[in-house]
Amino acid sequence: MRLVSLIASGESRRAFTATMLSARPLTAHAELVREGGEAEKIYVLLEGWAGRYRTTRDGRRQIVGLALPGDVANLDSLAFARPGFGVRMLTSGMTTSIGCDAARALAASDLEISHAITRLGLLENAILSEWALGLGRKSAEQRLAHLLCELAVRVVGSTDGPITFELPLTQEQLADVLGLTPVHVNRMLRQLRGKGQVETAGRRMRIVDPEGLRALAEFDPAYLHLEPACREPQRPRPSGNGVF
Amino acid sequence: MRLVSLIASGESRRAFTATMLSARPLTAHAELVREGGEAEKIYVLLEGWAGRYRTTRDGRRQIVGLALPGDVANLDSLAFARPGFGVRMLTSGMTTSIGCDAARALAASDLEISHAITRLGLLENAILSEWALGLGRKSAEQRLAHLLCELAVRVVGSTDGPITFELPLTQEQLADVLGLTPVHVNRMLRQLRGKGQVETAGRRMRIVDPEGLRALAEFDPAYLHLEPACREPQRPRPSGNGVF
DNA sequence: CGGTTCGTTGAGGCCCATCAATCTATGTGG
DNA sequence: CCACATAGATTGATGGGCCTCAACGAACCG
Repeated sequence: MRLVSLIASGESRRAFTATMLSARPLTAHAELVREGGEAEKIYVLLEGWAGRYRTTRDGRRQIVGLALPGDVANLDSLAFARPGFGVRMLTSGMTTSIGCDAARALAASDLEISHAITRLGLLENAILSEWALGLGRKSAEQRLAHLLCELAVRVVGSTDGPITFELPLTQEQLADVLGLTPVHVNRMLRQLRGKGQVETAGRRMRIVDPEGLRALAEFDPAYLHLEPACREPQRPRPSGNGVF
Repeated sequence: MRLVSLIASGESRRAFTATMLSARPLTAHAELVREGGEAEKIYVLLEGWAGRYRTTRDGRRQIVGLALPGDVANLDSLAFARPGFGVRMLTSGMTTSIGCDAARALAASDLEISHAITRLGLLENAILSEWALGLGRKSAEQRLAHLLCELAVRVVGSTDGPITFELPLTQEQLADVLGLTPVHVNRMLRQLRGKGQVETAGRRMRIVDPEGLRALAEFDPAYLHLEPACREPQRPRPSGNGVF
């Protein structure tokens, strides 16, 4: 999730970006955090997508979080030395990083950064809850449709009107997000194409019928908590004490 | 999760408990937060269990978080006016509450409380990630076994040796956690009983073969992040600046 | 005792996994 | 430039895990 964008004041943002280490290019499948291992840095994606995942003993993988450019890939490392899940690049890309100690020190000295981190953690929670609803209670087709809606919003900012956006995930990676097999993801994509709701061309995804897709998926973007100013009208940001 | 227990210093804890409102008894199924509604208080359970849930349009329910006595039921209300999911009692019980504004003010003035809240949010994240792994990639039997292990740890603190504990959830509520139907939960319970791994008597659950159950579920309590002192040996709490 | 909630069990069917094969890039070295 | 290897997309056949529908028993309670 966009950590930096949650830091409103320029001063806090400068303090944060000033502590970032140098950028590093990464190939697809590069491991940022080993599953069960430790991390002494948090990674901020500059380019490419990363995924937080857990695996079963027999190698089945479940992706439990997607990090897009601007997002923090392993926020949990701030609170736990061993976050318990792995983080790896899903595409090639570029990251910058911040030492956990440095980030903790920043949070301790800057209320606004501290609140941004808290809010971010709870936002990831909201997204994961939505995924859990899908994993537990929705059909494969609905889950796929829902993920496409979510990614459209996260990539281009809305689902109003037909949208084309870059979806760099393989069908296998989509399957690991949706709790399905790659084969079935393929069939569900075909089904959505057949209904005229999406079109695909290589890595480009086009949502032809956003209305229909949202209805099918029961997608309501409220859980992404965009534009907090709009959604919390009765609590306009108090500029002085900046509480959340 | 245990918010109060994460606040180490007596002073901060006193400040926190001092702002708690009076306790209120609640019947089973009482709604603490309406799904899609707002909440201006966060609820701390004193007795009984509560569940965070989301529902689909046709009424299928998925529970995305369990709150046991001592846990905060709707931490997310601190960051978002509309958390997006509902919270209701799964048993009868008792809660106390804290106004969100008061809690935010506390967090702004007390670093330790602020960090406890952040850590708590990330802990819920870790638990939900583990649930997502189960929902997406494990069998019904494994999921049930895993939940029983988790609850044993959360209720009595460990899974070493045979354990008996109070499990006040109906099979329907278990089904809503596990993404199954009540009928299938019943069959899986029977299956575990048949293997001699658990015994049930009314609301009491006895784990006869913890080792076998953990192996079946691939349960590793690390994700619950108990005893942070043990798990982060190289970062003993700095008493002065108390960073996380 | 009638009503309600919860647990239990059976029969049948569908959604999605599994296994397997083909096809299309894309890249790589000779 | 071609032979070959690899990754990913696509499609078919088959089976199983879990859902659905249905009924009944058990415990509790006003």
